[in-house]
Amino acid sequence: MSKQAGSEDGVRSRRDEILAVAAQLFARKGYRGTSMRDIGEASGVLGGSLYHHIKSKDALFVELHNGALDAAEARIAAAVAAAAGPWDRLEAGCVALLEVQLAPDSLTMPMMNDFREVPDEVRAQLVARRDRFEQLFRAIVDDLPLPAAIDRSIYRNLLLSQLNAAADWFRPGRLTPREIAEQVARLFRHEG
Amino acid sequence: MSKQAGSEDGVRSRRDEILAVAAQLFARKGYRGTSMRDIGEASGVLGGSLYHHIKSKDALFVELHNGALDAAEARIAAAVAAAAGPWDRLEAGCVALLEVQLAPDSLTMPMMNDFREVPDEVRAQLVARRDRFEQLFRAIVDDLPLPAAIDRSIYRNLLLSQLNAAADWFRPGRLTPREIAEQVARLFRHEG
DNA sequence: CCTACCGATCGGTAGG
DNA sequence: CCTACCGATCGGTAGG
Repeated sequence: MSKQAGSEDGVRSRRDEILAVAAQLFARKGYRGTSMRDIGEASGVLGGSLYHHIKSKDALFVELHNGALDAAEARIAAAVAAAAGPWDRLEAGCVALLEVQLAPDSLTMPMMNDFREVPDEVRAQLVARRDRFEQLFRAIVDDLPLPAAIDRSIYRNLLLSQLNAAADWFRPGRLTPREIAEQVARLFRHEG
Repeated sequence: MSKQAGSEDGVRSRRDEILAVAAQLFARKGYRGTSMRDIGEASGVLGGSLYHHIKSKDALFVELHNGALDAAEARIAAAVAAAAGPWDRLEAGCVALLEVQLAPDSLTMPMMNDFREVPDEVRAQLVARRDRFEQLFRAIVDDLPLPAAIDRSIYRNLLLSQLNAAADWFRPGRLTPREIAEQVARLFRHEG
């Protein structure tokens, strides 16, 4: 039993190491900018050897992308559930999302931005997962007492693209992710 | 004279045709997703033949990117100059930018989003040109009578990423670019 | 996990 | 503008 468990743990952690390395490379250099040989080199292995652990580059990317969204979703849902009123839930959601996205070694959001770099079949899977993720914010926005002149669909798209784009201009050392999120929530606060 | 002019026009228009074709491909498929052979095929020519008209793929991309920003900048500056108050200038800038960016065959903005796909030396040139472009909005934002609690640097970054990301979720047939821009301007209107 | 390799594709060039 | 090719790199595989 200990032998089997040890062996399983060994295999699992090696695979997880490779996945973690791959996620960082994808997040930094994009799908097309990261070769299997790059991932191999960063894992101390030749590119071809990775195929003992994964099926294909595409499957690897999808697995990492969806796993990152699973984690982000769980954390955001918990933060939102802990908040009271509709505007507080909005702010809690913004803070949680930006803290996930702007964490020093964040893998989540950089991967959501290169849908165009990815093969068509892969893109379809990523879009489907992302759409499910965005339902979380749809629920928050639907509860907001917004002025009638504001289109909720546009509002939601603007909010999400806001939060997703922050990684492009964020620089550590100035405002914290929480402070930026509070600014976003303030900007999006328009009482009816 | 007519012979020389005719020859120059012929060379120029052929080159311009190729540039237009390349811009569309880059905008749709990104820098890495567009090969010189793709551009050749869409121009009715083999990939290698393009090098009679251009120096390199990198130089081609930079030329297209900067040309698109030149055009966008001129149009936006004119629209902004025609507006009266600070909030009207903000709205005019948003409308002009989104109308450029969301035009059916827009080339401008899709090219601003794949900085990560591009070689380092190219990226430096694109970033420099984009920074100059964004000064236009810095001037607009600096004139706004915003509440003291709002950070103008964050505000400007949020506004620009908003406008740049719209191309990702915009679908023709629903709201027009102008209507979306008006929603953005409304959302960003917070009087001090 | 490596050696050794595959077919495909890339940006670019020589020479006409 | 084409033919013909270069060296490099890609994702992936066979066989050990």
